[in-house]
Amino acid sequence: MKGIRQLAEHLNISIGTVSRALNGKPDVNQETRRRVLAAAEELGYVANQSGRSLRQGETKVIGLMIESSKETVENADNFFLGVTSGLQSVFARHKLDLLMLPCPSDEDPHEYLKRMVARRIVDAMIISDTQRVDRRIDFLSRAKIPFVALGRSLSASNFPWIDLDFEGVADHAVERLIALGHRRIAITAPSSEANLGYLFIDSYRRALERHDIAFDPSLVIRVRSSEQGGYQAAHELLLLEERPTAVILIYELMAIGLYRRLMESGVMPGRDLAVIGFRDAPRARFLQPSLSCFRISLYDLGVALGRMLLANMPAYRDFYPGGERNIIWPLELMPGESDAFDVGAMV
Amino acid sequence: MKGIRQLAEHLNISIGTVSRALNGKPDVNQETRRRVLAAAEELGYVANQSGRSLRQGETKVIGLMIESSKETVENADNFFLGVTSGLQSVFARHKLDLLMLPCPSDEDPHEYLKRMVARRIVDAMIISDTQRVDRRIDFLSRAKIPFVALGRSLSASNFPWIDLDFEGVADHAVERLIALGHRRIAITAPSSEANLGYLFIDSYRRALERHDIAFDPSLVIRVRSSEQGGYQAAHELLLLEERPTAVILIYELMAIGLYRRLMESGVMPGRDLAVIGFRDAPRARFLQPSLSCFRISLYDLGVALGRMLLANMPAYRDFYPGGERNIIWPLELMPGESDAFDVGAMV
DNA sequence: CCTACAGTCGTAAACGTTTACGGAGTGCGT
DNA sequence: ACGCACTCCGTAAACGTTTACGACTGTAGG
Repeated sequence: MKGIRQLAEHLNISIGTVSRALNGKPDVNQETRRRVLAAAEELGYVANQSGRSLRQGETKVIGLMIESSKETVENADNFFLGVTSGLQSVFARHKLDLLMLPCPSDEDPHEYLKRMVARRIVDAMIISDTQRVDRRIDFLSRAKIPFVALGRSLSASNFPWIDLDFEGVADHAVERLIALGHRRIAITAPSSEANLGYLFIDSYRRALERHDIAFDPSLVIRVRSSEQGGYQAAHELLLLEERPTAVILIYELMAIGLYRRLMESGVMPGRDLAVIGFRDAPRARFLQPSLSCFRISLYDLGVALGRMLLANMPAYRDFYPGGERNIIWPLELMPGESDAFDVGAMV
Repeated sequence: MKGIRQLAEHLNISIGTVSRALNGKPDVNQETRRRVLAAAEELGYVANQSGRSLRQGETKVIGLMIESSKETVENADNFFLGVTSGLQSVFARHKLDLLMLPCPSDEDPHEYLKRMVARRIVDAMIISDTQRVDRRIDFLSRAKIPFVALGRSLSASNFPWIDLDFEGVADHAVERLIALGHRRIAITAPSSEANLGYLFIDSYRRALERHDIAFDPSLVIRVRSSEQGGYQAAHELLLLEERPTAVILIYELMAIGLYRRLMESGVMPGRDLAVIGFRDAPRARFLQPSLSCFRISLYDLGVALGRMLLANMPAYRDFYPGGERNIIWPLELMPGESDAFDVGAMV
């Protein structure tokens, strides 16, 4: 089966009618449409997307750009897959498909994006891992490609994005720990300066100062957000002259390494040191002791992302009226055993 | 910037020459080519992929189909991202790009694949998670779409695939445990009957019988390959009338749940029960006690996959002569603490 | 009988490329 | 002066669709 032309010949019908029949256009006879659909099914014909999108100027495909830096590969979890399922549930309603574009680690994400967009393989884009200044945002804005970003950026003032509520998490975590009697609370921060992790620290600092606890820079531990990073963080933590009684992790996977290093020194998490994590709970729950963790509903996040994107596409705008242009995504605390003790009884 | 036509007008050159200049064809003047490239850069022109691939019948894009079943999302790790980087390193040499096609969990993978292939958005396909009988394999073969599979299948006798060495791992694990004095060895198996996990069990059984140990079906624990599954496995294990002294996990993530459940009952992994895992080591190393685990080099696996695929594509065949059509991918044991004791001293 | 109209369908142009083909110009040897 | 080879470039067809337009029926209303 080559193309619509062969299908038309096989049916002794004009090519235009076949196209109309397949695309559900009104001006075609019931019987004719039936025959066309049957023949297409039988011969396994489906329209060539190149021809179609050349003519119509759209591809019905949405791209989700993900980056495969060493950091990302190390930390890989179900984040993108979870979001993906939410996205697809929205897109499916409009017969849109989702494609993941993994940017090679040795290529500039901006160049990669340009190449992919230029190919017109997607109608719109979801970018993730936005940096403090991110050229992709200006590029997409100028090129008038509909997009949403998963992550804030300072690059442009007004573009659609959803970001996790770093600040709320840090704030909530500090408040909780203080309520449990902690005064000396450590926190981990991303080692790279590029992204917006500093919001996490800022919020942590403000929460402390609200309770008249001085901010101590030595309690901010900059390590990679991985198991290794967690191990490293615990190591540095144990070296501090005045050891903190609690630590807030920016990524829950770090807990595995952290636990290990602590136990190597006979320090028991959840008894000698309170630990509280961030980003995802399922894995955390199976640690021993289980990790108190702020949890994201990945599916819902995907749904929100999808809606926000479609609200920015002329063809679908009407389906999603009045949505916000930016969302700070809330997280929910799942209490575990890792911080369930009163520090007052300790010292 | 609309198309090549505008670019040509802007330069007062014919559209054909512009195309030739951009594509590095020989019959174009040095100076002309320079001007064209400069103008293209300046005006930000890049060829529309729809038009191009319509004309040439190829897209320079390779698709990697991944499935987002509940199981996959739960177990998400760095497997695909790791493989991806290896793939891209091969593809980059030929200016090919990689696209990930996430099949929605509520859609039949076969239908999804057909739709994507029909769109001619990719030139070739890598499929994963192959089932015991997998219609995608017949479809791709018949449609003459170059492809490789990540995983064996019984569907067709002769198609290119790479699969992990289940059998070698089970064999090696049993041998190792027996050498340490274990006689009663449990093993986990995938709960779904669909894929080829039974090879794992078969090999386990053969290794046991080689040492005159009778195969005991009650030692084969069918649970999901997740943290939850690990928890469940430990639970069932503890209920056995005659408790095994070792257990082999088919997926290393299970260890987290398994450890937890064991510790809840005061059973210490690595002292009261030997544990040995499969698939990936980095995470396993940070458990406490660290998990003995068979490790995969994901990057190398990706490279091998990419090469095998290109060897099956006419345009690239010559670059990769004489490769094998099937590979059983070996895994390497990374010894940890979880099985580093002699059971002889125990009982 | 003429006209209007609804229901179908065929025709052909357009989308943006690449590329086979041939033509114009130049330089060279005879 | 002529033929020839070579370099460079323009023309136009082709890829597979979709869709605006008009043509052809048959029917109903005047």
